[in-house]
Amino acid sequence: MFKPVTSRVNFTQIEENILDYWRKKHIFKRSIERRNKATRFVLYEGPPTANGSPGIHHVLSRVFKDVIPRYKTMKGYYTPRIAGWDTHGLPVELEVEKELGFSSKTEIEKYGIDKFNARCRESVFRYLEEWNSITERIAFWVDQEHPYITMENSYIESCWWAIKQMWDKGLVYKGYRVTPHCPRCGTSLSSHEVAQGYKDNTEDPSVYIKFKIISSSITKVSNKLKNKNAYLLAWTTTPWTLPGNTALAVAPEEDYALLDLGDEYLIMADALRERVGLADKKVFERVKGKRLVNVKYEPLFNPHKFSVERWQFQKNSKITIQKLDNYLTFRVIATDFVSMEDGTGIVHIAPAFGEEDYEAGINEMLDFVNPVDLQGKIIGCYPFSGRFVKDADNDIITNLANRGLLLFSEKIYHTYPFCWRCDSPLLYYAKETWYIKTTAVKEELIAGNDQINWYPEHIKYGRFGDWLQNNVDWAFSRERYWGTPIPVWQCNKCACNECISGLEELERKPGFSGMKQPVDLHRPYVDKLTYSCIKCGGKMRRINEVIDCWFDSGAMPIAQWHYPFENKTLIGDGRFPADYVCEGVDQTRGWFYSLHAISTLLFNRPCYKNVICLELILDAKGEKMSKAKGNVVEPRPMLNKYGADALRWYFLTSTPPGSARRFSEKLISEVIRQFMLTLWNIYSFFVTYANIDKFNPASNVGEVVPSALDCWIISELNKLIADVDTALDKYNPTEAGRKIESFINDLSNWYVRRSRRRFWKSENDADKIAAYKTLYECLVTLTKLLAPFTPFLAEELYQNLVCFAFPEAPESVHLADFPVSDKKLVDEGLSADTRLAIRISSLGRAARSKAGIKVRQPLAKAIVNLISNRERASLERIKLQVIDELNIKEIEIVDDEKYLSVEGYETSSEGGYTVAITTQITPELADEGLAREIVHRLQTMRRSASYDIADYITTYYQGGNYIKNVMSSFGEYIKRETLSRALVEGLPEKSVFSESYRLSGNELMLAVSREHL
RNA sequence: GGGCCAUUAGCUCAGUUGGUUAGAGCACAGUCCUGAUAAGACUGGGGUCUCUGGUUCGAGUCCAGAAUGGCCCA
Repeated sequence: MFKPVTSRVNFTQIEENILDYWRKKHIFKRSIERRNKATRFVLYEGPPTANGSPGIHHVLSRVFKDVIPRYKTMKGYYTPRIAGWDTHGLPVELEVEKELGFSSKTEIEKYGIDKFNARCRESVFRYLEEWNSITERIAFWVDQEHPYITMENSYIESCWWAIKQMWDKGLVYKGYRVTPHCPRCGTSLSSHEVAQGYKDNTEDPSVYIKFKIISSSITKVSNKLKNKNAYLLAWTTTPWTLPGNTALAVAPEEDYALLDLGDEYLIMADALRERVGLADKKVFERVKGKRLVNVKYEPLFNPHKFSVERWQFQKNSKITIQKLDNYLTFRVIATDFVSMEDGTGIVHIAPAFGEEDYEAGINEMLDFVNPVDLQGKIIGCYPFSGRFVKDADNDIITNLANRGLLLFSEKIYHTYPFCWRCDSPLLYYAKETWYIKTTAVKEELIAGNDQINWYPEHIKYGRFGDWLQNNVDWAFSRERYWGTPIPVWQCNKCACNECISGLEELERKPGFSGMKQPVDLHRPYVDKLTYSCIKCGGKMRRINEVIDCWFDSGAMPIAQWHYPFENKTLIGDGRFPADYVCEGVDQTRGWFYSLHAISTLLFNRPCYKNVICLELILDAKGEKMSKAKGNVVEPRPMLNKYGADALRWYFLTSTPPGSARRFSEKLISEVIRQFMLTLWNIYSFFVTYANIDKFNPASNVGEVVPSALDCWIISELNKLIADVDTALDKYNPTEAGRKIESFINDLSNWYVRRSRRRFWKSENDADKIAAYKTLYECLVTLTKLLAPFTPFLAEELYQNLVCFAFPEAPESVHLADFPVSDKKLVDEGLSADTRLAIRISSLGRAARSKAGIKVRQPLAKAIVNLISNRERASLERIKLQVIDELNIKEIEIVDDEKYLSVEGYETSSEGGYTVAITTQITPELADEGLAREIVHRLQTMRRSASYDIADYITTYYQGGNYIKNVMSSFGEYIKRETLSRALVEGLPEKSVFSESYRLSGNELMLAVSREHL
């Protein structure tokens, strides 16, 4: 016997039980181990940080990560999956800083790097329990007992080795460059980190500043400029950079207008006068930009007057400090980046604060003035010194206005980068940073991308491809504490640098000292490891910086294996590259990039073959989820309410992974109703009747004659297997899931609906067995097809359907093989026939509905108009199904609509098909209809009386002659349908379950009583 | 300003290589069916397939341009 199944089902309870079962039987482990001789299928798990609790988007990505390896396992691959934890970096440090109430690096150093890092180490697993428990609960199968952890010494050592490989190729260098800098975190950020933090609609000042041309330069521009001050008009949205101004740039070939404003002259690009609102001012001359080159102007703020150093670029790009000059002037230069789209056509140049400005500084050997420290505070003795740059903007504007140097200022809203972790506005600073020269392998990066399959496809040459095309060197050093230390040692005497590839190499260095047990390769301990300089005998100390934590996660293909110190065969033995990775689309510039970059730099090949890129989850209104808005969906309550399978199915099928999805609870409950319960009910129907008939799928019951209906659903089933297999093979679980859904709908609403009577028959004939066998096969196959999608539901059905009957079968559906489609069983003709039957039935029901005649009332005839002879043949083959479904006595097929517009018929048509039904109800048909109505009432009464489906009853009735006649002429039919041993006229005295009805104008009392054995 | 994506019913989404009258589910109203069903069927309302051109015998589908929105980048 199968375990009895009720139609009332609690999926979350089932899931909890299944989890227990999996745990006890070690199913996950065994699902992997039983394939350990097979070809590997490798998933790289992008490591999250466990210092925050998992969100709904993590559940999304984990579901998509899970479905593919489960499928591959069933397809026969060996698929160990290793969890990972990202433990380093700014996100971690920031949390600890918050706890300690710190807001600057000096506080951290005062507190002690050792203590600070110890807290970081402790904090990264704060939510480990929650992560592990959610991971298990959603059935994301990944080895959580042996995860890779980026802060472990072995992991760090692999990263060192990787850096050293790049170093040896000359791809690691220190550059003095303008880099994005977070003033709060006090460190540079890489371009991909910056990419994470752009914010639209950032309010900034937009100011138009007048730079006074010194008198000796005025006549250079034009002889017509006389007796009045002349100014160059420049524009900026960062007033705080103005004290750093050391030049103005013009476009040499563009026209510049000399304007007479009455008491002064103003110079700006002719093309932009209207934009600036000076279109009405008199232009008394136009000159080319090149005429303005070398025109000298007064600094807005002479740095010497505010105790700020002035440096100057020299021929060798080095900068040297300059002497005091109280009559300092700057000059106009020509560049090719002056825009005629916005601004004034005269660009304010501050080499300390912009990449283009810095380049211009080198090319033109400009002065270099930086009045801002690394905390973003203005230094020197300006009236606004000591303030944070963004806060100083207004003071600077006011200062300039008071001095008559401000034409006007307004507000603009534009996109501006912020620190991706702490939200501070980023400042562009010229400073020393360590780079990995990724631009040296740009062509290789692009060529490697050709070999990667992206889903959705457009990412490949779109977002990711473009990113590679615009590749810039990776600024990978961070002036921070909790991260993989950069393995570069520098001599305190001769300043030579050396890169170390591992601990052993370090220990062998002459004069090595500072080692303490147990070894910790983090700061500050690693900073104490020193040795002697081989060149000058000086002391080699590690530089201060740590590595961008994106490097850590990008190095996981090797670092998780402590390659090459262990697992030397890694690259060739199937563990590299990954077959599959899956993360959010934001990772194109994050993890997807760092993986690809490191792999290309080290091995000149990509390290993943297939990627599913997930889009964002939005809230129900289509807005981005954010803690500030309070519209974040927590996964726990969803899991408790709907269960993991419903959530998984919803994520997998509702929206293609590459499209943004609005999270909708309503749709999850729809999944339960429409998909899970439908399947459950087919299952419970099967089990209920199979138990009554003692059907045992394992026993061979001789010859079985499948009906057309059986052949049809088996054909559909085999098509489904092929479709699901193909779709999953193409990394498209959404399509695969939707195909399954549609099959279940067909199975329920045509196969089971049309087969019900076959299961009720009391004799165990071949047709009944065929029905059981067929439905059983459908259900068992479905459990396997569904296993990667809804592992719990699949397991629950499998346990009951398979394990009871076949003790030798695998103990879990997840240890089973994926079904194989049998093409011989696919019958496209039969498929077409059945589609037609469904369509004709639907039209017939519509015609009945129009005529107001219920299906329970038999009718004499339906006339069907078809559009081809082929379909005529089709319908001939399956007309019994239609006759039964429509409760009619015969079908007539015609080939012209004119036969359908007959008196006494009701028609319905669609897409060229028309069905007409007779509306005449003869007395014989009326009798039969009444009999069916009585059966229906009795069935309902049985149910209300809570009789078991197989209980035999005695039926009592009382009514007029007409009723008596019907009861007697349809007696056998009524008895058979209602499992009545006898139909007794007259109501018994003792209490039984009774009801009175009025059917077609006849009074009728019915009563049922259960037969006690 | 540049790139990518999207735009089909109130909502969520399908719509194959261009081919009869553009679909499904949900929601709403009504009817029906049901001893598997918490389901289902039917009917109805609800669509200028974002817009404008073009190619074609024929365009939701192909091409060009525009609009709106989203993401990414300057």
